[in-house]
Amino acid sequence: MEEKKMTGAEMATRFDPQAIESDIYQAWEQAGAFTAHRKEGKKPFTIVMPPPNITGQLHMGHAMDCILQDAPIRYHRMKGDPTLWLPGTDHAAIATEVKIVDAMRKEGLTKEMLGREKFLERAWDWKREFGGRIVNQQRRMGVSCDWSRERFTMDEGCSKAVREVFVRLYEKNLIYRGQRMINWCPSCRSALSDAEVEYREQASHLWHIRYPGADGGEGVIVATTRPETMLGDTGVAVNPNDARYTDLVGKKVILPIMNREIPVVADDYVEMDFGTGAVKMTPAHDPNDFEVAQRHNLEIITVTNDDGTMNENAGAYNGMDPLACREAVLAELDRLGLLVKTEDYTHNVGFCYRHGNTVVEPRLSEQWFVKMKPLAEPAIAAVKEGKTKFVPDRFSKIYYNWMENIRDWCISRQLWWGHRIPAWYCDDCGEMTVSRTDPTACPKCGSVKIRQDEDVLDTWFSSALWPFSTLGWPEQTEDLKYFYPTTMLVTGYDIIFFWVARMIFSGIENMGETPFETVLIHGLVRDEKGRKMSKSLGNGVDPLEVIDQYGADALRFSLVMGVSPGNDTRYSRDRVESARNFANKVWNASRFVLMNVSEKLEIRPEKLEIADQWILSRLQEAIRAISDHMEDGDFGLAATKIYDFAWSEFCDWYIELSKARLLGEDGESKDTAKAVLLYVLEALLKLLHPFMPFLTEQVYKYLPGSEGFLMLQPWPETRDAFDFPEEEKRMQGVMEIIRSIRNLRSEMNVAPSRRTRLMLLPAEGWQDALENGEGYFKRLAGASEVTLIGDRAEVTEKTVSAVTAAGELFIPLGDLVDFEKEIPRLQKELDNLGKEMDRARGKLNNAGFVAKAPAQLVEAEKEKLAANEQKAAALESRIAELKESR
RNA sequence: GGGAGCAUAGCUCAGCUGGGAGAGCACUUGCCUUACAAGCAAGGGGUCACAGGUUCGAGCCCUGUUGUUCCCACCA
Repeated sequence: MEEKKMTGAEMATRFDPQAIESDIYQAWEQAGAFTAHRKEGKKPFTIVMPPPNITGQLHMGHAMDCILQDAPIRYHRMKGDPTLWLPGTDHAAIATEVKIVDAMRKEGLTKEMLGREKFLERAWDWKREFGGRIVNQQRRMGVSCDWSRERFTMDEGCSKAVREVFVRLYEKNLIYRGQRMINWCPSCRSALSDAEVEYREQASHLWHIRYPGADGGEGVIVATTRPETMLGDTGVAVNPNDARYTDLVGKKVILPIMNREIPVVADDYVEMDFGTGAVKMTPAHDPNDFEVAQRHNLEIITVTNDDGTMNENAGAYNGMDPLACREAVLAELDRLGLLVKTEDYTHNVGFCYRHGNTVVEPRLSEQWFVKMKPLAEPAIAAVKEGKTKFVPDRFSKIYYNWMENIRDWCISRQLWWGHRIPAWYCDDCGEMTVSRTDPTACPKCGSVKIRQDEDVLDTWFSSALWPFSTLGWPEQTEDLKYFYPTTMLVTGYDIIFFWVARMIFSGIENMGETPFETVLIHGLVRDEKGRKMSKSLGNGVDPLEVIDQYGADALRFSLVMGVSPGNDTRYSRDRVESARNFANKVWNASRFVLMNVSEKLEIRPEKLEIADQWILSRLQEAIRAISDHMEDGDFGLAATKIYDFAWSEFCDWYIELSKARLLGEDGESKDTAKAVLLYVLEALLKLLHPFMPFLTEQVYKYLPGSEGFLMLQPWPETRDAFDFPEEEKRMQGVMEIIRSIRNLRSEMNVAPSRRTRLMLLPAEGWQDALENGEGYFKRLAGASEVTLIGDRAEVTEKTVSAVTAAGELFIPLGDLVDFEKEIPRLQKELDNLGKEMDRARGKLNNAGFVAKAPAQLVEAEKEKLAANEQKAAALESRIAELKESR
């Protein structure tokens, strides 16, 4: 920041993000600009960053996450709030382990070959490499998070928190171990939680199979979508009210192939009108069958191995792949004449969310679970009471729906990468010990032959603690006391169940308070065709490549502008280009200002001209609107507002209006314009900073009078002295005249280089404004000289004309003027005006409207009507005169 | 089976507590007007899915219909 300030003339004609981004980021970081500072007595603004998985690299969803957090963080920092954005990464147990195992396979290695310890070393190497890569990618996006507080879900502190929570919940009987039906992924060779299973529709068949009676009778026909599981069947169930089967209940049928006698039981679970009304029971491989088996004491036979292949209980099919087994079983049944029917059937099949092609099978298994009901109830209440608010609100319904129907959470995973379950088993007495510290001997029998549970915890168990584990819990640190509960959580709707819900109940359970006030939910970034970006489709867009090409500011802006909260958005190159163009526009506007303004000038209110008052007044409005939108989390609206203000008002109008004065002779007017240009530009840079931090920071360095970082400057405030509602209207009148002239010239094909005289007949009360506007008409509307007239009769030449609220205008265009065209043109104007007046009269004649509409609105309607009547009268006279003179 | 979102200009989408339909891109016309051609000016283009209802007034609120996307549940 010590460098000499660059002048506008020295600035490049195009904004070059590559040239500045890394320097600026480094400067911020080195200066400690991101570091949060506690200020007792002041309410902090805190966000904990959803920790990206260390599985690979960032995608567009992360870029979205980043900007939607960085924008409010930068806004609040500028507002002067003690602001903390806490970053970190997630070990992502399954996802990472899958990646590492894949990488190892290429070297011909397996986990078993390495052993647990060596494998974990490798995993930590992976963490260092990819974790580092990810945070550097985040830096490229310009995130202003406090790297000094960066955390990792498996670092010492977070691990301690995990252990503490596990033990606490165990001691409260909210964590238990037991044989339950779980989702088993044969590729992970691990259990999964319900949330980790994705269901997809699959075209398949419903096979009808006869199970002959043990007494030699016909037996029963069952229908199934998974014939291979019949090898583990231990019964057949029918509905107790099903007359077709009353005789069979209590008897036995013969399970084909296995030739096992199995009972027929009656249970309400069976629907009479589906399939054959008789259901084969495979208690070890179907959750419903398991429940029926419990009620009727059916045997439980597991027929698959951990890897999904058939096991020794499958008899001749031992070792077979399940699909091959299915074919073989069907062939055998067919041969036996027991396959009575094959129907086409579409049903949902569960797949592993990490191995998209692996079918998850329900399986009976010994696992660890969190008892959810007692945790869910206060978590539901907290949201109902508004302690945590979902934005948009509709996502709270999704949350309730899930929480209200929640089942116990299976938290053990048969993996190595993760937090190992702190339970030990004694080989001598069988005692299980769950402990905060590693035991060296069995507390019950004193034996040293104890071994720790092999399993690790679901990765979401640790992320559930993120809002407080990262702040130091279970220690009562100063950070924890000051920053918890956090202010806002920003994340996609796809992890409400996985993460948000679990953070809420974990926060309540362990901290006694919900972890954040607001959950800001955003949508997914899809590809240009609206498809989800995915590896398999190969349609992912790498945010880093976009940054390389267009700059971080452009990417950031393109992800917020025109996006509404909670809705999905499509990535589109057009949008990024348009954002890049906007960045360039702001760069060039700044360049223009800096070419003309080389010192800091104070605005002298008594010297302000109408154009100054107009832009200052518009700025006031922009500050109000943008600040409100930032507060509400409506970043899309905030971005649109700043875009429009900067481009359509400041650049298109004020800068253009200022040129006449900057080039003119009037020194005071010139200085006032300079002061206003600088003032508005500086405010503009600040308003834009949360979205385009690099560009704005860079330009700020050049501003006369600037000191330090823009990111640490105060957010713009409105000033009562700068509201000019009346002057705004005046200026708009002048602008309307300019637009009318341009319109006329364009319509008449007047060459832009051709300058024409302009005669103005001011409407009542507009004399001064039009007199003062002379320079603007010359500069912006091609006028060579401007004459104010007092009566239409003063127009003696052939002119084209238009009527505006501020007055009538006449342009002598000599031969270009054709009355035969001019009259219908004006007539058309008049007709449009007539329609407009009819509409207004209709409203004003409506008693209901006048009585019930806000008085302000009625008044505005009356004013418009009066102005239009005036315009119409002028048009009518003009037309009449033209008709007469031809 | 339950729930939610979406349906607005050729395309992609905004549209705050109901008060005269917007942007970007694309298109037409004319401009290198010395901040910017990544630009400037002017212009064309919409029964706001459909049908009812509430209201003085509906793109916005209510009901229903159609289409579409997604989430949850999982009758084998």
